[in-house]
Amino acid sequence: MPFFIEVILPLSLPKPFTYAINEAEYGFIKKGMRVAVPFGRNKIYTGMVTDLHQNPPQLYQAKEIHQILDDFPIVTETQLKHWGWIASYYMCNIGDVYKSAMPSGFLLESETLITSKKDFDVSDIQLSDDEYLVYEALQKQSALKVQEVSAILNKKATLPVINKLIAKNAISLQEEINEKYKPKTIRYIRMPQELMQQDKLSGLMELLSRSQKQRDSVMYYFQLQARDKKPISKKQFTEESGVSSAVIKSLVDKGVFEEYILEEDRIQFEKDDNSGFELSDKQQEAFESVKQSFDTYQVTLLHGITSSGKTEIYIKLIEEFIKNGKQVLYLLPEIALTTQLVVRLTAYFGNQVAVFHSKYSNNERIETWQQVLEDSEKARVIIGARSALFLPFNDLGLIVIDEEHEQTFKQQDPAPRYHARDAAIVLAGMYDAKVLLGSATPGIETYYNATGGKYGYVQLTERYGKVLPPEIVLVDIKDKYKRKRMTGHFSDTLNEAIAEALSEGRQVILFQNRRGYSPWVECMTCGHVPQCPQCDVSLTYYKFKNQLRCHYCGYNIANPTHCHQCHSTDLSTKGFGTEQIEMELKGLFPAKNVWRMDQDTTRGKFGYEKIIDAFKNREIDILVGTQMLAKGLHFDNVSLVGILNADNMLYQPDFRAFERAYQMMVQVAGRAGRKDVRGKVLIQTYNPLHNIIQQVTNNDYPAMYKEQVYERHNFKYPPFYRLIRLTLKQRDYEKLKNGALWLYNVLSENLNLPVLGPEEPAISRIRNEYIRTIMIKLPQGNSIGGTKRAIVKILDSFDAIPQYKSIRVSVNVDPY
DNA sequence: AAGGGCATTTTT
DNA sequence: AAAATGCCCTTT
Repeated sequence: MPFFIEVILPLSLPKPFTYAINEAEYGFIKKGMRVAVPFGRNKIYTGMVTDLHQNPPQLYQAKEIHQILDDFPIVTETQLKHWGWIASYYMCNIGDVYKSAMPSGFLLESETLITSKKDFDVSDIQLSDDEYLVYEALQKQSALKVQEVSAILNKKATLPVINKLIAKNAISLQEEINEKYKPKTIRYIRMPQELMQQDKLSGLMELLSRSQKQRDSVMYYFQLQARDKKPISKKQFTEESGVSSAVIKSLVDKGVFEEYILEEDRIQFEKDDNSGFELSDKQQEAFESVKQSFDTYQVTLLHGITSSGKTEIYIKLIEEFIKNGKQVLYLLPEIALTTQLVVRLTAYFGNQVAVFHSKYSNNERIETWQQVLEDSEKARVIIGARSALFLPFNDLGLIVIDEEHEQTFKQQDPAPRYHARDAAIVLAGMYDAKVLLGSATPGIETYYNATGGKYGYVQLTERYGKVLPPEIVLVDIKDKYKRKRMTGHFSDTLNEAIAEALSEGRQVILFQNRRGYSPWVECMTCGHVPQCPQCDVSLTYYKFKNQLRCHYCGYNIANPTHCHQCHSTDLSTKGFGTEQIEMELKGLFPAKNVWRMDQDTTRGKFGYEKIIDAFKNREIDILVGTQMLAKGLHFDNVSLVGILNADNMLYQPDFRAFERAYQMMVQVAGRAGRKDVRGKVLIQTYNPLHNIIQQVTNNDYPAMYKEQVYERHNFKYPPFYRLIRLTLKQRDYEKLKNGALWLYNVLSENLNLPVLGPEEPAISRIRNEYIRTIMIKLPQGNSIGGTKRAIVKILDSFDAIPQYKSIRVSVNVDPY
């Protein structure tokens, strides 16, 4: 009787593959283990076992697996089920989910190594030039990679040459799997037990009599041993004793010391005993309400205004779940925010906190994965960005999703295009765990669910420590321009407010939602605007680098001295970005330290932290930045926040533009005024009477919600309709246009649902590929499963049309 | 006819 | 994802 397993491969493929195993393997392998399997001609991949059975495939001969990589499952069956849900809900391949759910360190890949055969004799057989080159290289080097062969031959087609050499018995191939995970080890020293006896000691000192340094280190070893009674690491010993490692080495050689190696956990946190705190009355009230709400609802929204102290409530709640032996997941929208939170949580929970996100090294991620899998004491609370959702929890009790409205929870590209908040709620359902969503400005859908009885709802309306909410002042810049009260992009009101805040020793944050110096350059003679040759966008001007850059593909050229169309030298920059604001500020406040925080200044692993730290340490007086500034950072000394131009947020071609503009302004405003001073927020706008601006000023979330939800209802948007967006890409404009129209027609004829498009998006070409989108709207309550199956079927038939199959279609469910 | 450059198909 | 295959083009 033959035995088989179903295996998912880390490739964008829609179904598992079947491999043959023997009876012993059948007894050993379990779902959730990794197996190394051959796939294609000579590659080996790390597959994931999802099923075991005895049904031989009908159409082909199943290959045998290469080897089993785990002794026990490293992925739980709940996870496999969750992956399946993501693949079907977000309409992507299961392989995509597998690839992004696992830390890459778990997904070993093979590398083909070419080695020469010993008994091969060149003089026997005639070799071609190419073959000889490979042979010659192998005389100098024991093994070659396929890439190296292609470099030696200076061409890509290595296989014919390699095959001929194999036929001539000159070389052989080996598939090597590289184990990527290496535990971190520490070297320790100790003295063998028998030397420690009193009677041996004098003999020992005798032996070392000629070396003062060696005697000293032995003495120091005894001191340390007596003091700490802990293992002594070599590093600690050399540092504290001041003895060089050469001395220790000679002692090891003499057998006085011996070295041994222990594995160490990479991440260690110190608990701070002074981290206890009491909840305020309002917080306590909210805390109790959340607990009560959990009795009825699986999901609860904690709607607390900025700086109302939501984190303290999370901490107390987490504490209760940990006490009951549960695991807790704490999701944050941005990796950069983890640092601040980790400090707070570790002070309270010590080593029970683990961190997980994609900027952590492979080794660190694998370590955390294993701790979660083992239900270790070191991983009771996991803090992480959206990928932490994929950890192998056993006994998950609570998921906290902070800043739940943030769009970074939704992965846009590549597949799987999942929303971490929604996927977390589904995951929690599988574990019967609770979910707490926290925000000062909840997403419209979340608030709809919370007020509609689907989620629990708890409010927190008072700032922690009774700090007053910031005073919001609107500045009408249309009027200011008319009266000539503007200096650059600064109104006199803003200018004075900055000067006042600085004179009081306070710090200032300025918000401008656009990077670069100015978003485009225009020729004043002919009106020509330099465009990216590969994308349908104008090039952004960077003054400091004297460059024009494309924000979509990175294309850049030196700033032109004359118009490429009419050769006029009268070029002018239009619009403004963070870089321009930074430069204007340096002119207005030359004695002050002005820094800029945006994508361009926060590159590199700690780029972001560096700026935040400098700002916290008050090395920066004025910080100019993009929306990065809006994300839940806590600063004590900021008394003024300025929004330079509120309008460009309001007029985006997106049904969510108003909601976002509201959220962004309220969040940025929340950075002002903490502890002892009432903060001030200045909003410069051309439309001070615009509803959103008014709602921000009055801090009136319900009014914003009411208006937006009305619009959403009227125009068939979430939460009343679900959206599925199809994006079509092709280098050939006509082909794309026809294909998109065909697809649109078939969809709207067959689905019996609103289908919009095919639309040319605002940016209709990126990296020389043209783009069209089609939007499908499904009413809430409509069978999504059935509709999705119908869409898949139509996409398959689209793919079967010869002239359209080269059009790449990607599907984005809930594209926001 | 051979070979280069590309798009398309196959992989269990 | 990567190798293999298929197809169209140029080169000789």
